[in-house]
Amino acid sequence: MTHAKRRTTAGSDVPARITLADVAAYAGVSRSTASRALTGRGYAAPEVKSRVDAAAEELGYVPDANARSLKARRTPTVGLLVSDLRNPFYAEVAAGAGGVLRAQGYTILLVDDAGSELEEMDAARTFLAMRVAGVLLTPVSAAATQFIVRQGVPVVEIDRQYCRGECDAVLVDNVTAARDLTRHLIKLGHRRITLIADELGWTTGAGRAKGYLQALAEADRPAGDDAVVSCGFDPERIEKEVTELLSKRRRPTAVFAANNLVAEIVWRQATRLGLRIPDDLSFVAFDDSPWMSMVQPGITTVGQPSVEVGARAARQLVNRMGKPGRPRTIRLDCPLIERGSTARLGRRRASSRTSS
Amino acid sequence: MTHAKRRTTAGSDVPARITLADVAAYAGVSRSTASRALTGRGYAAPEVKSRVDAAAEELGYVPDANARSLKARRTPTVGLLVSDLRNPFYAEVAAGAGGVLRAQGYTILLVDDAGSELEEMDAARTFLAMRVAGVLLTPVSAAATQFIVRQGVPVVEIDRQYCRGECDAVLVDNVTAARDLTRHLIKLGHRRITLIADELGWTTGAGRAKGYLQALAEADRPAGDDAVVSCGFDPERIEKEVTELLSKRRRPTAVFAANNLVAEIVWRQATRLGLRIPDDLSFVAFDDSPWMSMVQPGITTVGQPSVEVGARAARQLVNRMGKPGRPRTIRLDCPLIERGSTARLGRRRASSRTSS
DNA sequence: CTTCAACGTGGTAACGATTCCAGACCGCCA
DNA sequence: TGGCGGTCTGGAATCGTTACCACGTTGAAG
Repeated sequence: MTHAKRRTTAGSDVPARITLADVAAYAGVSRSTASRALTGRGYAAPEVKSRVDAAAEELGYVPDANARSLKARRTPTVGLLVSDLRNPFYAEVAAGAGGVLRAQGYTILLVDDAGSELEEMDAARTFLAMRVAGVLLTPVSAAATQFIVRQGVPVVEIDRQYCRGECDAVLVDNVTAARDLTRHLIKLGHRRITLIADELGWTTGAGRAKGYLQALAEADRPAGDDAVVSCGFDPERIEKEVTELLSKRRRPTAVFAANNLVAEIVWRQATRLGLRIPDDLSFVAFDDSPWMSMVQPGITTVGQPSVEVGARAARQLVNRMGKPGRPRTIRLDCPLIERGSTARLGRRRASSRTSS
Repeated sequence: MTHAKRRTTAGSDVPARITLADVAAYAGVSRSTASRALTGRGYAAPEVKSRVDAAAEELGYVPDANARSLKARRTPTVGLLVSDLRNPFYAEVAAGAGGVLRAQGYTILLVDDAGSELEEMDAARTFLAMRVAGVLLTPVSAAATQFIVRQGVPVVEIDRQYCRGECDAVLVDNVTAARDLTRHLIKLGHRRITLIADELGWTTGAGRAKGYLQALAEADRPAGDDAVVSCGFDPERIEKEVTELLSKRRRPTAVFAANNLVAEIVWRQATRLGLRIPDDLSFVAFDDSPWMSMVQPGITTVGQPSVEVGARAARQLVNRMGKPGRPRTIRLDCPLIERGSTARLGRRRASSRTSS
């Protein structure tokens, strides 16, 4: 048995790979037959099939996905675009979506756009160029989503929503959760509560601010000057704003961090400034993180079902790729997790000091 | 100006996308010319070029990456395979690699194999099918790497090494770091130190165990029965083993957690069992995590330069894709970060209790 | 013995982009 | 005027795979 002659792409710097033609020649059949034998679509005599399979195995044949996709005009790939993989929230969303999609036989093209609209648009272009079957994204603007939807590719927005009515979305109920968290503080007697948000232009930030303001309004508490601070995503800037806020003579009695990044900085700065939680400052955060249940006292928070968000989005996308239809918005609840970082106002300075 | 007629793929369920032929027709030139105008390779009169560009823009043309890759027999894509995106270490490696690769114009095909050899092999096949230009992976076995290398695709192993001599690798110096950490405990007078590792078959676990044993040996401490516990990656199993270890009458005076997952469980269990750190138990961990600097006391640890590991691996891969050569192994140092979780043996039960 | 269906097989034309090649057209110089 | 080099363009082949179609071959039914 002689080996099929390998084309040597002289002059080219790309090493020749085994192709279907090689396998076919090796097995002594035509390309069509080899294709039918390997894919199982169409007739192929059992004896031939096993011979072709053996040839493929022996030669280490790996079908070219590019050629296949080109022919089929579709790919078993979906694009997944998140803002920051290092943030556990996005990592879990990705993991949740990945599990579902892998089980369905899809490959994931994952891009981290670092929260930049430019990169987001770039990723959208890449996805379209790859002819992905669908896209999941945590949008930073409406542009990318619209661009993709217009090309007829289904999109599911995750966590934030910019294109209501144009595509599906899987979100958490930011308004309700933020209202619950704020009510909790109000019930404990707090009046000066500051919300430190990232970006009020994002639908998450806006929703959380809305819930927060609703809770204040229904309790007849006016939202003062220092009610809401918006400080972006740059850690240094956040740190500066937080330090400033906590160093004020009339600082708030409670702080509401709108995401886990802000929360970590608030916590570190409060600790650094010697503020005791909850004695000197009550503290709540949106989005539970591992450390929030490890520090002493634990942080009162609403937990986002991040893995579930990713999984639901993936399932929704799979359905949508099957059959188009009216866009749906799915909203998941965030359970309130009460820990030790919140205390009744007035019990301040009551407990013993353990450190300066 | 009439729109170019769109092919309606009657019967097919794949919506027709704008193709180069459409753009060419719209601009009134041939496909060849349109291609030259858009890619900038070869002659194209300025007037023609701008007309073609305008046509592409107007029609929303997105070149088909599959067709392009098929023709070019190469893709501007690299495969990135990690074991668990939810683990901050891998997330940071991915982020580090992503930054470098994106800057170099590569697209990343990211797969999370959940630490399974089967999934790893599956991912390898996918990468080869996609004709990726190179692969970065945190290997779980030698099989996938060898399979890919044999097809002539460059691979860089990250964090663990199974194919020394066959491909590049970027690792951290596990042996030295683990030895440092163990020496630190020994210097504080500890004798019964247990290492809780994940998988001793993995090169990371093996290296850390080796460094740990070296430190014991050089101090003439015999490694007792309960010296090393290997407990896999299943959180429940780890929890069970840890609880058992910490509940023993003659439990170790110090515990060395070999990774951040184990560390978190050790910490939670120690706290649950009412063990005070460092009074009742000294505790060190491999791989710094955010919470380790937030809990009180902070955890003494060696920090892995995870982002840098990813970035270095990416750079090495880019070089290797440029020109083959002898495989290189790059080893990065892990700095020892001393915090409060380690104390001199004998000072036990000296401090006041703050909680039962 | 013909006819017909079912089974197997190979040829060929796509899929969309790129690239070589031949050739058209221009101006310029001898 | 003929030739020549430079600029620019379209035709055609190609990448690897699949799908359609047409053509054997076989066995059984009429």
